[in-house]
Amino acid sequence: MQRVSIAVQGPFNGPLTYLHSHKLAPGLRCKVSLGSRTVIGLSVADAPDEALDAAKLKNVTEVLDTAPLLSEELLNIANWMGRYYLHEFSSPFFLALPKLLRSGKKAELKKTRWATLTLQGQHLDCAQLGGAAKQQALMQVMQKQQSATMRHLKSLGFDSAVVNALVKKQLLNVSDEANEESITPTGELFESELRLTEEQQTALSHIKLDAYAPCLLEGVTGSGKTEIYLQAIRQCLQQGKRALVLVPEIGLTPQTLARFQKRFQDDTVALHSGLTDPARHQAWLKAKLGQAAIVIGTRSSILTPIPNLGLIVVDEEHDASYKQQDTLRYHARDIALKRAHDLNIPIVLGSATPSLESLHNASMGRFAHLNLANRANGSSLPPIETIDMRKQQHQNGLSERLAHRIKSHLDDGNQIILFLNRRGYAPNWFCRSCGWIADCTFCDAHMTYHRAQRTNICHHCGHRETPVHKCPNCHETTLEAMGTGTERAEETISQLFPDTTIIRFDRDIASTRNKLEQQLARTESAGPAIIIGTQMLAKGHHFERVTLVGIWDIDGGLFSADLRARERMGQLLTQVAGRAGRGERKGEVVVQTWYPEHPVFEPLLKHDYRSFAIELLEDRKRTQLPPFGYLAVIRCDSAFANLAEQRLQEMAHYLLNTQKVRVLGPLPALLSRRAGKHRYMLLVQSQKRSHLHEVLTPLHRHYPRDAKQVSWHIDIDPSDLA
DNA sequence: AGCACGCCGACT
DNA sequence: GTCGGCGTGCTC
Repeated sequence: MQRVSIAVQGPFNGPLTYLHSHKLAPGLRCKVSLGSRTVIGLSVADAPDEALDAAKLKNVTEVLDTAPLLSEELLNIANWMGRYYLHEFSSPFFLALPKLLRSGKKAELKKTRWATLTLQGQHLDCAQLGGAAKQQALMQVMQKQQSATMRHLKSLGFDSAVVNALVKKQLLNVSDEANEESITPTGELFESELRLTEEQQTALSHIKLDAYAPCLLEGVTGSGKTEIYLQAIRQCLQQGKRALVLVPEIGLTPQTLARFQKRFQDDTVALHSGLTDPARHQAWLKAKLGQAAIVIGTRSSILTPIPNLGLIVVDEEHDASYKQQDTLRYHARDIALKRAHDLNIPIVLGSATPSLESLHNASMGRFAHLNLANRANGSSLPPIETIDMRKQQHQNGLSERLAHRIKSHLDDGNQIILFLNRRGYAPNWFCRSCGWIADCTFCDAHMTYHRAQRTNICHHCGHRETPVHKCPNCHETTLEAMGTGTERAEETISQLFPDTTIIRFDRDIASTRNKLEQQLARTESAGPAIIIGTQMLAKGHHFERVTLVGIWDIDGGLFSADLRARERMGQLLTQVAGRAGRGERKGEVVVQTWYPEHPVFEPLLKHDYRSFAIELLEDRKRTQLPPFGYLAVIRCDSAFANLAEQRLQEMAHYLLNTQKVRVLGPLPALLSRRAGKHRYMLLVQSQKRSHLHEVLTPLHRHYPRDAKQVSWHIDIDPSDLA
């Protein structure tokens, strides 16, 4: 019997050791017993533990795969991820597998069902089918094509009932055909490429396809980054290699996907949260077996196995959705860089508003820096102006000036975007007599009033309450909604423009993927219209007819204590502003603010994101924050504030003794109580990345994970301090 | 993570 | 008497 190492889900720092008749190749799923149950594990390359008593080891119950599901390259990355992000050993391995494979389903592609004409069918005169119009139509198609896949027939509007009826009449045969052969990418195009501007041409020529070559493609909104990706991918496919494209969570809309499919058709496979489990299983297998030349997907797709991968693209690389915010807190862009490095292949990071990390990497010469300063269709970037709210009459935060602008753009037959990063009706339920504000029972936060549901909802824990109508503090009945969210903005706008189409985009409206698509379709088919929404609007949708972007409220980003609030605010402003005037007609952007003299506005109003970022980078340098130092945050929560704080205090002592890191805290988290738990954090900073891990790895192993009444976790390279 | 074991209160 | 509440601890 041989010892084998198996990764099993559980709080283990490494693989578990089992016995099997022979060594196992890494990457195979196995059934193994663990305690009283049988679980699915994955064989890994780690040397098995020889110190364990052989008599106490259990046998592998069953090996489920004949070929490894994950390549050595991916197994190495998964192994590295667990150590880097200080997480249990197995989770990155299982993150790489779709759910159905994790639960033991066979790693087999569905067979393709083919319908073929029988001899009898070939000679049939369709008129003999009499009144069965659907059957007649299908026979006409089949007599032309001889055979067709069921999927193809379905797309033509023939469901299986029609086919089955003809099978009964012995006119058609249906058979399954296994379909495991990989395709060789050719780069065949199904539409012609757009002509590149000189700028685009230069950028494209700098993307070298033969070695690790990270490049940051910084291009203003509408500058045609996607066309560069498409052409770089075509070149990659022509070399017989495959490509992986990462897009932000909400960015993977039908619009984006359609763009790739139109050019490369069936060579494209999409992986996103909207897929059903079986669909995801199939898509993953197609990628793994090399049947997809291009895999396009969201965060977790970075771990998709793709044979002969030759190029990685990370679109909107600054986007926050690339960082996972719970459990294994990895950053997909960073994993993408590592994967490209390990495979020695090029990687393109694209954005109109690159992250400070990437800009810094570019300025240090680690990334090539490619620039697109102009829009591809020659349209100019819209002028941006501020409206000083202190000097304006306003209704629920909508200034007279902005209202006039809206009217004039509507009169010209255009569409308008109003951006307001706050959903619900109003962010406060408040007493006009004494100033009392309704707070969440479980969080250190105000309740948001949702008028459609006549309910106060906490946006941090989901707690709902019926709004009180008598003040619990002063007993007056002077309670009302204060402030404006998208729901109230919609109401205000519909009163001012009663005959105009208003389309709202926020999490309450577009709760499902389908609804989001419906709203997008409505926008496309509408005439003059006002689109009101949250940051959802900033993400990659192309609104052809929008000429005015009004930013209702952005001041929150000016004063937040969060590490990245300023950076986010600048990115959001720039991205939203970029939605204006992308088509034929000229656009303009109007920003309402109570602080027009705030220094951040100066570069942003000139579309000078770069200067804005350089200023922030100087701040980061002064404070030794990323990317000028390495940061981890340890968060701790407990029903009892003192327990959480004490636990972090112990850790702070331990860390300070090592003299390798700077420690700040324990501090209450920005949201100091959430869902009934008090939350504290400890900031750990170091000059050397290795120092961070040298102290945090032992700390992570030393302290119990879910000790009595206290839970805690480490977040490496945190994206925010919330 | 899941599951068993164990040590306390409220039911037939 | 025992059913089941969930705190505690272990799984190769």
